[in-house]
Amino acid sequence: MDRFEDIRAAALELFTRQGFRATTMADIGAAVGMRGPSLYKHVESKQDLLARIMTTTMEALSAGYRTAVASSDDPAQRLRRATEAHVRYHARHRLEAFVGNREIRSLVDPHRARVLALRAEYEHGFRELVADGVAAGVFHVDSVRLASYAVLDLGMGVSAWYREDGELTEDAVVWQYSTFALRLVGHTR
Amino acid sequence: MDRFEDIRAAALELFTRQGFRATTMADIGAAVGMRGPSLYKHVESKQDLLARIMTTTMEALSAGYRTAVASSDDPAQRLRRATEAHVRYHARHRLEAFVGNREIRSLVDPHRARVLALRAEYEHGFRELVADGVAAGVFHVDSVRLASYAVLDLGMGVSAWYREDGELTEDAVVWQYSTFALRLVGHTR
DNA sequence: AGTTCCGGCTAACATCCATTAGCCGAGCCG
DNA sequence: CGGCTCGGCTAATGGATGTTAGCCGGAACT
Repeated sequence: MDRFEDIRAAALELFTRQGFRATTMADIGAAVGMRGPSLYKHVESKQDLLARIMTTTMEALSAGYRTAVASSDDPAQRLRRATEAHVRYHARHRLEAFVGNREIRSLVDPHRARVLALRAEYEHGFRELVADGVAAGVFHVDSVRLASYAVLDLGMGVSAWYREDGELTEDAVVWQYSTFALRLVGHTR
Repeated sequence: MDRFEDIRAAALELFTRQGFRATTMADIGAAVGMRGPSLYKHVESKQDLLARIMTTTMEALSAGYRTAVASSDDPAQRLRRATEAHVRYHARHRLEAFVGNREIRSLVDPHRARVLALRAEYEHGFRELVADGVAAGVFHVDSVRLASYAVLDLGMGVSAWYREDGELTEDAVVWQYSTFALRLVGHTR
């Protein structure tokens, strides 16, 4: 019915498997049963397709972060919740997250700057969470920046190898990874 | 003097910044002061340039792993040493490591299969290290596979953000990240 | 029934790119 | 000195690709 959504999904799948530049409009068309040029009846451009994927992804991550942080005042609890949201998104929307991390270079400048800004803000949020825990004396790390990078990197990894039909459920991955995050920052309960 | 090495280095830099497909032979040529076609006096093909980068990278990582593992019998010590080697390589050779992780899709099939095999073996090694620690009762994780992925993912992150002229020295990053790895697997000393 | 418009299609355009062919100056070898 | 080889260059090749233009069948509305 909704041709646009079909196209977006097909493009996402192909961008993930082959990369943005290696995916042709003809490929995307074939995946939804039409020729390349016909796509332009539904879509503005290949670049626009990528831009939509990347901005909605970053906005979804940011929204998840805000909800997680608002749910508690305890630093450890907040970091766990934020990491859960982070990892859950990377598992549930692994294609979006994968492309979002990998194809910033392919994004052209109005959108690119916007996505980079969103991402910087997102990273900053995690750094603050770690810093709060250190200030409260419940986390112990040498470098706050390093630790927050490490936590974020865990999520990126998930989007690379997670499979819905794998042996581990989404909840299991989310739980273990958020445990990893707390261990990593030296949380003492 | 050694034109080939200059070209390799320039290609590596460009592959990192723009991606393999977005980098043209003319770009690489310009970076070493010649036109695109002239490169073929020194290099077999663009694909070959990538293949050399990726295979030498995987072989260097594997060699580092073997040395690290041979250095001790204690599971915790072995995991720390292996992670140190892993992270150190990703910091010291961040361009190689970055391209190595990101451009497998651009590698064509004789080399691609080879690199994937090397990588699978490498991952398997880390899984074993974690499994040994669990068996010895010094590590505590729900899923060995998940924990070893997490440790490996930490390294990949390093190659994305590490800068030689940053505020953190290579040794500092290596030390903290290997500490993260041990905390992550629930090492009880 | 006639008309409109949606959503396909093919053809054409304008690039861009890896690679090959063939030329040529300069330094080295005999 | 004369030729050979090295390593550059330009031109050409062969193909791919994003996008635009314009056609056309059929469904839907009046």
